[in-house]
Amino acid sequence: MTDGRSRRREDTRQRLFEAAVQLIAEQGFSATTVDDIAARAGVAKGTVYYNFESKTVLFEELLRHGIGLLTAEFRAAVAGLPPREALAALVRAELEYIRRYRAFAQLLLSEMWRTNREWQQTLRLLRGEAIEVIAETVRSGVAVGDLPADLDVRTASSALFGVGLVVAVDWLVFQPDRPIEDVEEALLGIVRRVART
Amino acid sequence: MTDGRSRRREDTRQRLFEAAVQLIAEQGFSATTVDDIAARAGVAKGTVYYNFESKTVLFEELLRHGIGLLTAEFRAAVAGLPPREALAALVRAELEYIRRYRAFAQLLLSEMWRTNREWQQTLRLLRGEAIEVIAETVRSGVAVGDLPADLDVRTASSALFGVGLVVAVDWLVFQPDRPIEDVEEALLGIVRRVART
DNA sequence: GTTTTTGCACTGACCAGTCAGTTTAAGAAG
DNA sequence: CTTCTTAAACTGACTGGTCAGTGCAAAAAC
Repeated sequence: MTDGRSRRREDTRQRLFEAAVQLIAEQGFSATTVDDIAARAGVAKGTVYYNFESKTVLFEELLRHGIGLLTAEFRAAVAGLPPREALAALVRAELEYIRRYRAFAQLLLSEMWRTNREWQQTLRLLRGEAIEVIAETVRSGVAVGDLPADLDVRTASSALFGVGLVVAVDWLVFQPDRPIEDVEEALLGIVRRVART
Repeated sequence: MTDGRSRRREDTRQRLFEAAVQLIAEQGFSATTVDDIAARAGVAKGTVYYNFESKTVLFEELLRHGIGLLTAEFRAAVAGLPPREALAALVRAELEYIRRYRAFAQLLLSEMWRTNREWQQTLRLLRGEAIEVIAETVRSGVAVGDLPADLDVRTASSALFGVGLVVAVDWLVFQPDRPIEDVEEALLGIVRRVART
């Protein structure tokens, strides 16, 4: 009921989010304990439960927060650009986001396609919102003739979203020595080829 | 050789693999209990431990088995084909594989990019073998001039591997009503565009 | 003086792994 | 064909440990 949340409390919640996202990205939701999260956040266990109803709720709010941010960045990236450029901007925005919130991206990649988990419904909805931004861009690009007419909007959108995630996380996990600019350049090259009319 | 005893044991192991792959795909490794696996396989818990050293070993053998199969299909798919056609064959092989072993593909997508797990080393190695088949094809295609010269081999290979997984699993999880042929056609269209010199 | 955090003991459910005992396949002996 | 023997395969109750979540008094922050 006490929704007049103080700055201090907001700080604590933020620290808990950060601790949780790192641990869950590394180990997965089930393997991560509430004690671990509290310890990494430098906070007592009771504080976790003072700030969140349960471990699951903490995770759901984390998902909402993280994907909300991504969707917002997608929206900002495409604003006012013609479709072809908007597409490149989306790729850059996605990589930039993943670079900034690498642990969250890793977590997303691992939990996105799971079934039979409590939070699946939440995740499905959020995914839809993020992909819709991509789909709108592709759709209008095809309509205007700025993108190839035979491009399948649904597949292309989920492919674009997915390929960014996979390539970037793959880079983080398996080729961390490689500069991100390389990866970005290579990926943009591929996307540009697909976008060619 | 075809001793009734060892055949029985092989059957049991197979049933355990199938039960484990389904459950782990749905819930993840940590959230899946050995009791669940035993129950779904229609076998007592002790039998799991009679056939496998531990839950982790069961999972590692599962990974080896599953990715070994995928690598073999990749090899068979590209055999004797010129690079451009080999690339299309790889996409088809990957989708066909995912259609046949959908739960395993889902599991792979979820566990592939995790860090800090006991089996990470195993997975890394196996992933390398599968992607190497793709990389060889791309590399020789670029060398022969059959694929665009500016294509980055490492990124393109992991992107191709990843995009297949993502698009196919995405289809399985979020658009199961859609015919696979659609998805395959759309994906092939995209890959063909990338392959154009 | 109200909100937030701490520290810590406690509970009850759950779960990986064990082990003493039972069943089964397959062959040997009668 | 029937009975006996053996080893492999399987069973399921049990153990020791872990972990989500609770309760609460005292302290710190605002």
